[in-house]
Amino acid sequence: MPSHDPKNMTNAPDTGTGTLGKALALVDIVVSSDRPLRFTDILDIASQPRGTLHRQLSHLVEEGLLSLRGDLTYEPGLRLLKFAARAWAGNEFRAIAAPHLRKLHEETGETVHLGVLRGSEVVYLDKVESRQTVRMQSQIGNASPVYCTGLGKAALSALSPVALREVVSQLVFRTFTDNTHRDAISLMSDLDEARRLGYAFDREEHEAEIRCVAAAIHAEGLSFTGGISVTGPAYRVTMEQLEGWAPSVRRIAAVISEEAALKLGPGR
Amino acid sequence: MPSHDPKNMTNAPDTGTGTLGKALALVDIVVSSDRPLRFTDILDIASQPRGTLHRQLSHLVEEGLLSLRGDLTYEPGLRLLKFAARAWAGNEFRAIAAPHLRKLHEETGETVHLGVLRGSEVVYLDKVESRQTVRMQSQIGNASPVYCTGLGKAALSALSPVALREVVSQLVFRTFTDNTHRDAISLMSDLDEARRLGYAFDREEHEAEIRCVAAAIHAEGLSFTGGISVTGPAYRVTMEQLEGWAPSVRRIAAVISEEAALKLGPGR
DNA sequence: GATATAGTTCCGAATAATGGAACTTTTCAT
DNA sequence: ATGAAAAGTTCCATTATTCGGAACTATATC
Repeated sequence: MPSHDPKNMTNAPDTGTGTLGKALALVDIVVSSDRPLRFTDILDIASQPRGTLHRQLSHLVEEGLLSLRGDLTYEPGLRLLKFAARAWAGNEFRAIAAPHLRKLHEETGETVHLGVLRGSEVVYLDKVESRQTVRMQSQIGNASPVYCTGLGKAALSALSPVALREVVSQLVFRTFTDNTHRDAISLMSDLDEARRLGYAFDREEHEAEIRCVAAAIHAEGLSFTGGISVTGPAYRVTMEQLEGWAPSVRRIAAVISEEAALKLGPGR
Repeated sequence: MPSHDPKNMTNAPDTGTGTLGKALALVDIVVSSDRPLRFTDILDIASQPRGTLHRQLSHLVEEGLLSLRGDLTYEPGLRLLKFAARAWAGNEFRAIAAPHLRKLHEETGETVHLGVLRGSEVVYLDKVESRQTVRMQSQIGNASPVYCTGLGKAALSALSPVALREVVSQLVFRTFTDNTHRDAISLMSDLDEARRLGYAFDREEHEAEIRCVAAAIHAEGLSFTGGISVTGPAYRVTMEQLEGWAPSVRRIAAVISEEAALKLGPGR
């Protein structure tokens, strides 16, 4: 049972809010699993009595959040897609940032991401890529850990000390590559660098052979923190190359910040 | 993946599976609205006492399904995106159909859709389009009425009489264009045609200047019904042209049906 | 500055969720 | 085939959560 973060609409995975929270925890389990889960599989993961679990799953299926296949495995329901499609299409922040992302892509030729902080994760909102083979890229909507992505570290570097402490205190450091930060101390020194420079790097920390440079999107009156990043494969993109792009990334992030703060009102 | 759901699956104010159903009805309201909704707006739409509504919304915000902006309007939460991204990426049916959709697109040059029936709506699962300007097209995940889309009518034509009656009895006919079906009788004659031919047309019934031809995806042991369609603007795509493509559409739908039935097991 | 409107909190009453146990179906070894 | 074990489903008295009216605070309007 993780703690309950007090503020911030972008919330961390909380095992909290009564009935709803428990139901969504189950959706999370099904959605996050790479293989199909049978009733008993879920029973093992979720600590719930059988009767209870069965009823909850039934409700979720009835509501279209999950779907029960003929082989008795559960899969994500179509209603999730419907929700998300409208959520994405109607997202003002994404719309504001889109043209700037394209500009940055034209300048660098590499993949450009837009993301925002949600608890201890970064959720990707948009992506511009050269080769458009996949249409709705799996990346959009995906959530990655903050501590090992350029975008995540850039965003963290823009947080207030209090908010940062809140997030960091909840981090569980999982090691993805040799370069993944293994503790808060190590992460903090990277954040210091990011604050000093105005941009952050991912030095193959999340995935081997993948590098990126990112800058935070953050402004007075903007009640969320996010960022943009330029990502490329190590064989094509050197650290020097990234450093060359960094000022542009920082500049464009600043432009988006300003525009977003303006258009998303004094609050948001 | 709509199983034999007893009733009421669309965005109508749900009879409600207890607490969860009521909560999701609120998500639906917020997600479906084109303009930002304030507390009072939602209060007018959802028939709930103020105290109740306020608590429910608070829970939804806490869980990340909704987000409360600074101007006190509610917007869809990021967690929805996270859910959907994985749901989409992991959808086997979509993956099976994808190469066939591309083939059909190469053959016709027009936009190809994949969708499935969910209650009285069609939910689009995938799309192949020539000009890829938008990345995660709003179309994917979108839900359209069954009675005025080619894909919807094709899917309906493949249903058993019992299942069809169930769906039709719930339809509310809204008029989008001069050609939109206004009642079940009119729709039924179209379905008869679709059953006879093995494909269905959308003769500018949902949107003016937009036509399409579609065929059902349906098979023994496949517990959902869907379809594929080729869509184009009226100025470029004549009815004759659509009729020319129809056999291909029907054939490819049959291939997908077979393959899906095989790979998605004996059950759904 | 007074009044109306919007948004938030509280708490006893009502209702829906809980979870143990019994029951049915499927799977697997013999 | 047969029986036993595992998986999945249903039931219902108990318990915890939600409900919703009313009181309260903040914000907009005149």
